[in-house]
Amino acid sequence: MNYNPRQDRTVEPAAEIDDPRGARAVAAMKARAGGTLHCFQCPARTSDLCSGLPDRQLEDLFAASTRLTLGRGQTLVFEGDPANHVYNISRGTMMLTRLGPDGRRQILAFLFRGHMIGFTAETEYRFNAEAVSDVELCRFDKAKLEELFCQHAQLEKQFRLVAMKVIEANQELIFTLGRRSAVERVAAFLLFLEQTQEQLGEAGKTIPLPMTRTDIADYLGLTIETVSRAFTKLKTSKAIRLPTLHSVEIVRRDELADLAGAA
Amino acid sequence: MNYNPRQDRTVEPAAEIDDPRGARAVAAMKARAGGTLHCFQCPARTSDLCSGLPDRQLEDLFAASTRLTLGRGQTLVFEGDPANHVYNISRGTMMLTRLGPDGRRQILAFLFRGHMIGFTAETEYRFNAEAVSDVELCRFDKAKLEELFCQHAQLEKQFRLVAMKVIEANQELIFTLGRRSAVERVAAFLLFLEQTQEQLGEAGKTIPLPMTRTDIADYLGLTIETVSRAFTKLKTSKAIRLPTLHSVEIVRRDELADLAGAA
DNA sequence: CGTAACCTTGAACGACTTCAACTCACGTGG
DNA sequence: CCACGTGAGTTGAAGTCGTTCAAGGTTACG
Repeated sequence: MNYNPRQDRTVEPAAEIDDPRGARAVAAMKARAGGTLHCFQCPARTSDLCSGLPDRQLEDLFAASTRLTLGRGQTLVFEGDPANHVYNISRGTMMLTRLGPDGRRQILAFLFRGHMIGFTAETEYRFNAEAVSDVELCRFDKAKLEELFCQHAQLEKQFRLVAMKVIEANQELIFTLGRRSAVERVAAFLLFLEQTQEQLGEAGKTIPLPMTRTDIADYLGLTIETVSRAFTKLKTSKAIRLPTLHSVEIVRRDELADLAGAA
Repeated sequence: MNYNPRQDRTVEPAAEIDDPRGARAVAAMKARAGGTLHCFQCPARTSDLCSGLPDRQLEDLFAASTRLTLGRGQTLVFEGDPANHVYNISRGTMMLTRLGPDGRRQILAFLFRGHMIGFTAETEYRFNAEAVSDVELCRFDKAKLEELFCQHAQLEKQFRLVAMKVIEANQELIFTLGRRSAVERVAAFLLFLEQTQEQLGEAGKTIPLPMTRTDIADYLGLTIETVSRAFTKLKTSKAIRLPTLHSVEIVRRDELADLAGAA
């Protein structure tokens, strides 16, 4: 059932992306009006990590950060890379993936503006991080961030909150993968996306679906065909509409919620 | 595919268990030779949270803690309970579960000596915590622990490490549920148990299986029958032996590892 | 406008579930 | 001491849901 041997994993080297002075990163910074973007103007200013910080601490945080951009499909970190940096997403969508030895892929998380990538206890990353859409990130040196944690207790507390939220999101996914049927998984996924949109303060009737059907399948532990059929079913039952391939409109939330189960 | 409507969820009220001055907790403390057990003698002294702490901080930690015991099958916290306490397991095995509205159960984690329960960002627990075996715990007042975090930076740092480990364990389970077949899941589970045993410093040829087949099924997103068949298959292929119903011996780790995949 | 990647749909297959019968371990009471 | 009963685990047969394989349709982008 669950084997999805994937041979089509073409991942481009991200060496220069991980280079603080790399051409791409510098270009991205320059490209922004007014040169370097300061934390005060950052779209992720209200993110879990940065919110609730007094200006003084934000200043310190800013001094320790570097901005960079990724094109859709580009890989930010590879499993096995030394875990020297922590990233905060200021625009776009990313995903964390894990590849089995025979190519099976599982997406561990979709991450949006304000979410963090790369804080691990290990010395190496245990996942790949790939851009689902074009992305802007804020990069921190992990060691420097540790220092900041020592200086600003509030920052560390803030981080603990983030970690808790991650754990709760993981548990939700675990329940989905372990105990929900295909249609239920997709229903739950759509509600998750809607909730995410709301939290980003971007309430709107239509929800963007930046990821491909394959990505959704690899997130929900299904195949692309099953995901497609689930979408069709939900569309046919008038629970959702699909204005375009990469956007959904939830027509009857009650039906979705019912399918997903209150859990 | 994945519906496991369970009606047989008889859970006993834990009101008195959650009572610091409750008869059961007091009795448990008295029952211990020499009365109250101090952190210095605690079997979980080397746990993630308590290890690496200077005696002075351990003293403070101790002052904020209460001991209690649970019989196997007893529930420590219910989903929806106010999240006022944090627990550290000093003996035995516990599990975190989530129940769907129609009774489907997913076990989110098995927790062993030294592991922590109940640190959440929410004001209410989002899971049930149940004793798999007889269990001894150390209870902390959450607010008091927060205070301690402020006073002892090392403690907070230690906690961050724990949170990271939890996240990595969750991600491993997510991969298992999303992308491994039934036999692979059981193989991975046995290797996980073995690794846990080692980390507890209780290396031995046979690994205890304190949980029932149903528990394993609800952890791995399978049915009890499928788990049983997987055990039989692994036994038949001579990868494992089952000295008793509740213990395993790994005969050919390479075969298990092969099945589970290096991931 | 054309090509390649992505998505959808259909049909056959297979893995896991469901349903059901049976075995085993263990504890209780006659 | 053993019969009995209960709960847990195993095994078999049939059914279901999701996968696999295959073909056709759509979208995006140069």
